[in-house]
Amino acid sequence: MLTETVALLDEHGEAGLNFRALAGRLGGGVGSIYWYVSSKDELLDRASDHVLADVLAAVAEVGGGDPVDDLRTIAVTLFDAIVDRPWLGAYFMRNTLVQPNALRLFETLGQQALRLDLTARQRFHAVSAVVGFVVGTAADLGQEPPAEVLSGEVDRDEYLAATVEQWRQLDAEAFPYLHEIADEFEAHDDTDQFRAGLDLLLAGLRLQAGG
Amino acid sequence: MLTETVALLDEHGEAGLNFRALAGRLGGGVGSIYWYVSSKDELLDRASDHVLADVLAAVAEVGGGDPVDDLRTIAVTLFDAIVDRPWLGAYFMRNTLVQPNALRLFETLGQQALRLDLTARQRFHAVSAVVGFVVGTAADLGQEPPAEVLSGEVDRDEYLAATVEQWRQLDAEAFPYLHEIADEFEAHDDTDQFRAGLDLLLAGLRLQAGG
DNA sequence: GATACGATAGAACGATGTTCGATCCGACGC
DNA sequence: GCGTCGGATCGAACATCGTTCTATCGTATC
Repeated sequence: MLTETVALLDEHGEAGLNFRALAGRLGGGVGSIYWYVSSKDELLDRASDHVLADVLAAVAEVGGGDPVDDLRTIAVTLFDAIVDRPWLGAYFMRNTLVQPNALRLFETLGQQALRLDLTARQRFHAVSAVVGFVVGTAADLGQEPPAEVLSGEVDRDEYLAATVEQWRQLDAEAFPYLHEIADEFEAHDDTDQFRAGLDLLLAGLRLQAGG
Repeated sequence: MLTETVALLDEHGEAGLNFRALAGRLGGGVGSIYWYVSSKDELLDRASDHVLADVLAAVAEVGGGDPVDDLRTIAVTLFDAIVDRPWLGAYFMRNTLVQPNALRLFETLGQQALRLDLTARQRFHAVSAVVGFVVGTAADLGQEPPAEVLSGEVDRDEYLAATVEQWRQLDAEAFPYLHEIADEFEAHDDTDQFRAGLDLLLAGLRLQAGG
């Protein structure tokens, strides 16, 4: 059931998941789903945790190298998982502290931080910061494209170009920053953008850990 | 209309905003709203941008001091605005690149970054990172508390204590990190947590800017 | 063969976003 | 004063969705 739920979410986005479509795909009745799950929220929680299991498996071997580098590896893996599943980002921010695999992921990140020379509070803040940054950036970058793009009317590049064009038409003196990054944005790569920010955060952490 | 929309969102959360309640509060009919707004999404976009205007006004005077400190000031202001309006976080990640006040906020942040010795790409990445971190952390920390807490059945502190208790019952050898931060988490303050992470990010940025 | 219980099915309900046609109201021309 | 037109308002009606409820099935157990 969770597999089919995830498939539906991947194919039609968060809005495409409803009980009737899911029941149809499972070849059963609508009411049957409630035997296994008490609400749609629980279904989404379970589906999220189901996907997190894959992330967890992917980072199972991490832990041997430099602690900060290992933190980066885990963060990148989590980022990749959320970026191509926009619905995961939204639901990762709910009940994160209770869902079993989310807890395990926190623990895995935390264990790298344990190898750094930090106070308990600094460690707590560091891990929270990494998770916050990953989830926030991934949810932002992975946001569902507007309907015109989704329906194939306009290309994604065209859409980006159109927004940038809008920036360029703003007053150059009042918006010097937007003008400067217009070119940058048009050619930007989401993953690069994420990694650059993550590296800033981790550089700050390395500094704090005195290494 | 936007004022009433924001009031409804503040009072009853995102789920409490519906067209019938809004129409009732405005003393009009349901259909009338569609004369001013073409969909609920647009209503939420407009309401978000409406609130962002206040944030923008609050940081209008920022810009005289140390660039990184000014970045921090703006980030903290934005964070505070999102934390006590959970719905704002969710909708800040949509259409951020088109809504006028969101653009102005990007510009304001970017103008501080313009005073740092960075390449255009580094600047773009830095501002994106700050926004991603602020929005992600604020949305995470400001998430709607579960129904039991909202209805007043259990205290917020009791709820936190219960989650921590759950952590403590995990195997201490398999979950050393969660055990270490249990005390930390029980007494933690959201704003401190955010600022500590932000300072890590900004420390990394300062390092990159060679200052 | 009767009973109990895990499991399934789908009709019905209430809430919500949205559409649609009817209606109101004030300005304007004559 | 009357008629007309377009901006603005209203609420009934529709489609969709999550959820509830009750009837029913299938199988293990006595």
